[in-house]
Amino acid sequence: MANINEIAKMAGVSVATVSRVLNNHKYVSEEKRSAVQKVIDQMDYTPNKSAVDLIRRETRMIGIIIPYNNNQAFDQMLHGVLNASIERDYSVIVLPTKYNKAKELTYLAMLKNKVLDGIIITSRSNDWESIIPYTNYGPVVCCEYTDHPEIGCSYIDRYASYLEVFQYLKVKGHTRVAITRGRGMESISTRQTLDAYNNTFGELPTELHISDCYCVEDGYHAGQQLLSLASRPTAIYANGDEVAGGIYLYAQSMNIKVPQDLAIMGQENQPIGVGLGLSSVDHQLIKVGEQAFELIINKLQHKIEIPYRIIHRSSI
Amino acid sequence: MANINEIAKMAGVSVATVSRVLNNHKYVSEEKRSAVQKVIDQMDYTPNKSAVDLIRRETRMIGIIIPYNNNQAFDQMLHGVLNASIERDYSVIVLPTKYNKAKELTYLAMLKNKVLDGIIITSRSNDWESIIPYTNYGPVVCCEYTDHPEIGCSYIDRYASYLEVFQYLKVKGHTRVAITRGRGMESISTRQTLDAYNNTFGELPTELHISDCYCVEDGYHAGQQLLSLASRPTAIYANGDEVAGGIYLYAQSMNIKVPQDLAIMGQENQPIGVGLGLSSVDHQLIKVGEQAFELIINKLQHKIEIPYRIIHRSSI
DNA sequence: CTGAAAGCGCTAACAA
DNA sequence: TTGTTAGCGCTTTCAG
Repeated sequence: MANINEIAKMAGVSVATVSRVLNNHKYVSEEKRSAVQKVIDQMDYTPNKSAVDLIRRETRMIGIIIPYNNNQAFDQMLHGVLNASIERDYSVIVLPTKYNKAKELTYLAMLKNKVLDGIIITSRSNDWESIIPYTNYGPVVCCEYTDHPEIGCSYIDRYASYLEVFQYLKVKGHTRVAITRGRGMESISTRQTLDAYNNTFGELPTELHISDCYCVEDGYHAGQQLLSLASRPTAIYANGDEVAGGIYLYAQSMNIKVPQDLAIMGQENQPIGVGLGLSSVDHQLIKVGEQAFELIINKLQHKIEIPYRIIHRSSI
Repeated sequence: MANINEIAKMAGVSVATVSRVLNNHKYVSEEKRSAVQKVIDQMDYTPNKSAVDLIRRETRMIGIIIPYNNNQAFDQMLHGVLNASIERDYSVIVLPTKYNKAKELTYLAMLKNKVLDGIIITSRSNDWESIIPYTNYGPVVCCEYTDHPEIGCSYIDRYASYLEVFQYLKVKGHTRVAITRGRGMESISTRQTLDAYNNTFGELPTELHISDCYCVEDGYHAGQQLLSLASRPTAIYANGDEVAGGIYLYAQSMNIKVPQDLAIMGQENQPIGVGLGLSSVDHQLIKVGEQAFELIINKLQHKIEIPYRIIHRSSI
């Protein structure tokens, strides 16, 4: 590929002039401008982005840290930032961590490298103390609330959402309610779920708490486990609609009527939920992603709460 | 951020030596190596990637062109390439086109720019003549078959898959079968669907062909439309499980029994399909994505066919 | 084994 | 309005 020197030579001007027409500077005579443009066209020339980035010290690329790249929740946030990125002419690069701390830090280092102009964290495994230092090199926003002033947040009030669901269940007369969750106790949202549970029903019996639920199949097994209990739960709050769907399927197979014998509540308003008529709480994660993107490119550290909404269908 | 010069100065060596320890060259005395490493650590230094890329002429970043960033099929391919990228220490950047030709070309130009080491096209709107020239600047692989030798392909034999489904339907005694599709006639997969249809059932009556179906809701409307026909179809082959799910829901609401009164077949083996017991053909798009990634980074122009599989559940 | 120096391709003072 | 030139931060000959 030709470079700016050759173009300059061919057009009979200096590289500075070529650079000027490339960047639409004024103070270039129409005559030279068109001469340069002509050479650019005929040589099918495009400036080398690494060189431009090197000198400009920005890349117009932002990264999004995602633990798993096939999880309904993270996918929604990804879609949100992708949606927003198109409008603003930014590129987004996906950074999957599988909750590996070192990998997560490696990605954060891309801010130092000047590969990325900013990073959005949808979920983290490092603690804030390890993350904060990177804010010196570029904006980082998180899809979870934190009061660290260096971090912008586009988040949902999960505690409030969980609390509302549990209260609702209580009002409906449920006292023995089970929950499912994804990864271990270290997860912030699990912590919040438990707090909300406690404040509504008191201590959560361990047998009513199933971990490692991600897909329909996991939900099916969770249902099996829960509904085989001597003292069955009368309601289950699943950590996603797919899991909720699996639970529903198991109940169905056992001839357990939903919602009469078992109430089920899902999350994130996924297709399987509409298919099965599952009630759900939609945390509007797409909006969370869109908002996170706006914060990043405007280098804002605001704390923005995205409202959730409960979707009433027939499983509760 | 410090640069290589400062590190060299502080460590009392030349930049060349610093570069050598950075890149794990041999022929650096253990003494100098550790001196340099110490300074690197204490300064928390990271090389500037733009500068490295500029001189190395590679970025270890590959792009994936995707028309829509919330479509089950494209999402699966994206997940496939993401899966593969983690192992190989590459970054992937998502390039959403909304089938805008100019945008697509802009992305391809990122190969010329040296922003991307390669590009994977999951679906294109430009014709091959416009795309081929870019293969001069880096590998481009497509998730669709083409015999252009410049293009690597990781694809599924859609025609064969459609044909098998239609034949199966025919054997089951169906003669009036409808189909749904996404975007306009220009889509290659629509074309192949029609060919397969023709070779099985002959001309497809226009009233049995519904366009612009993407989600559950679209499917519901399609079902409504199709099942209101004076002469109803006895089977519907949907372009995705979500659409199939919508059709199922409508049939259910009308008390039309599946599969007795209406057979439904979906595609891509999505959660809603397992929830509703919908038969589906799984094109294994995740594998398509993984394979595409391998082709790209190995700069191969092979044509690799990924097998599909029909999943029998209870809707047919 | 180590360092000096020549770039990679581009932008932006600065001077003209 | 234009050209000269000094870098941006790094890698890699080429000598020693």
